[in-house]
Amino acid sequence: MNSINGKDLLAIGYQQSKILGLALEVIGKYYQEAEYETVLALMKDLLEKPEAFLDHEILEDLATKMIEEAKEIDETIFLNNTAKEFAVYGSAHIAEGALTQMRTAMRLPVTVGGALMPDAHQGYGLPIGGVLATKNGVIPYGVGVDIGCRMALSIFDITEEDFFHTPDTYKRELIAHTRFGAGHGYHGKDRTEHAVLDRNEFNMTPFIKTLKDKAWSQLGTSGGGNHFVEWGIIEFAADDQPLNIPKGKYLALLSHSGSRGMGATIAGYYTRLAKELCKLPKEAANLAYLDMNTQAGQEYWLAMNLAGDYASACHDVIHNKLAKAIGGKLLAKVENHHNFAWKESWNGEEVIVHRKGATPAGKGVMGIIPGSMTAPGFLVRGKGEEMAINSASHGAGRQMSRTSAIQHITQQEMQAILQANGVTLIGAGLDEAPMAYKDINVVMEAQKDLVDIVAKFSPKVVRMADDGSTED
DNA sequence: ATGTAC
Repeated sequence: MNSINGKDLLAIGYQQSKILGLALEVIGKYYQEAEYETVLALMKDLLEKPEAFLDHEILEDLATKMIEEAKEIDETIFLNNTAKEFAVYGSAHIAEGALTQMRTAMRLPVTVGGALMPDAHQGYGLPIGGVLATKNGVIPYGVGVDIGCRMALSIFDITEEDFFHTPDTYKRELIAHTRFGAGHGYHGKDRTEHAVLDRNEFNMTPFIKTLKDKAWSQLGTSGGGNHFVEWGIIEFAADDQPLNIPKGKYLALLSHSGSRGMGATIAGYYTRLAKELCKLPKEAANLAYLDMNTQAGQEYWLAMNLAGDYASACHDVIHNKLAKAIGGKLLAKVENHHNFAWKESWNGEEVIVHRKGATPAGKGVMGIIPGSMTAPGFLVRGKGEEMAINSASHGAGRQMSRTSAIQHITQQEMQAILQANGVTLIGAGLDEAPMAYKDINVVMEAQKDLVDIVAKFSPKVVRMADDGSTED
């Protein structure tokens, strides 16, 4: 009667895995009466050459599982044991979850650098507010679901006085020319034409082709969540030469939205493909990447860029409609995306820089960092800080989860803060209340080495998606 | 963030 146990199997080379348990089970069931040495030799043969046991009446099943497991292990891409160093800005206000996620990202074999912005919080795969530079690999979840999500700012030659003279006109036009809510689009003659719809990439693959019609329908819409379109007053404390805008206050239109259903579908499709092609250990599974030298990597890159240009077109449509409606002369327009991947030079090498909720802030690059529906947003100019991989935050960042905000903030508090700041709000739930966000001034202070403030934008008429915006 | 369904 043999007495083979787990230790014996480990000693002849078995690994601590489900195979070990199955092997012991088989031994107990079929080889209870056999000689210890004979069984051990048999198990050793099986381990060395499972393919020779595929017709074995007892060990067939175990042999099959061993071959499967070997293949899984063979395909697994291992993380480096130590995480590369990364700069953290405003660490006092960043939760541990975001740091943990960033450390995992810094262990990927393709990672060359990273940084965490002061509005960082836990996300899916790479944290929101995370910047990751890789070599030849693009991570769909390093870009995020809302590919190409961006800010767009139009500054008009309309004075603060002009605006306050007829605020209701601006409110009416904002309602007339924007559309919010998940799934919502324009239909029939309400659809807008745009050159982005004629892009060749829409014919690239059968999959991409299926996205075109909905993309057309949703062109010029804003979606839900933290997206908004708002009128506000922008104040330049000094003349700005590059923008050619004299010191003073102007009416401005600020919008925040992305690539709608199209980008979300692309993100889902290529994340799934990346996970099939790039098997990472469980803690890094959502950081699956596509090799830029493969068909899949190239396809994602083109689809991501198409989604980015589509997001830009959405802002274009909104700004064009509203500019026409109010009849003001455009003094300047600034736009930046903050969920995207770029080919950039960093630390002397060509890398893929993923910014997932981070504003590009290369030297002289203009960007917009919003505060909240009542707190100011800032027009900024990047300082090109290498440690931050030429990036800055994409907003104030949440300090309360959506659920917590809905539970703890009252309608009265919301009304009071809107009134105190002279803000008219259309739509939005308590989850977007100003108190749910960090203090933007603290966030700006934490990134003063990353960007210079060019102008301050104060929201006045804000539109967001209604609570429960999935209804028609 | 999206808008459908491991």
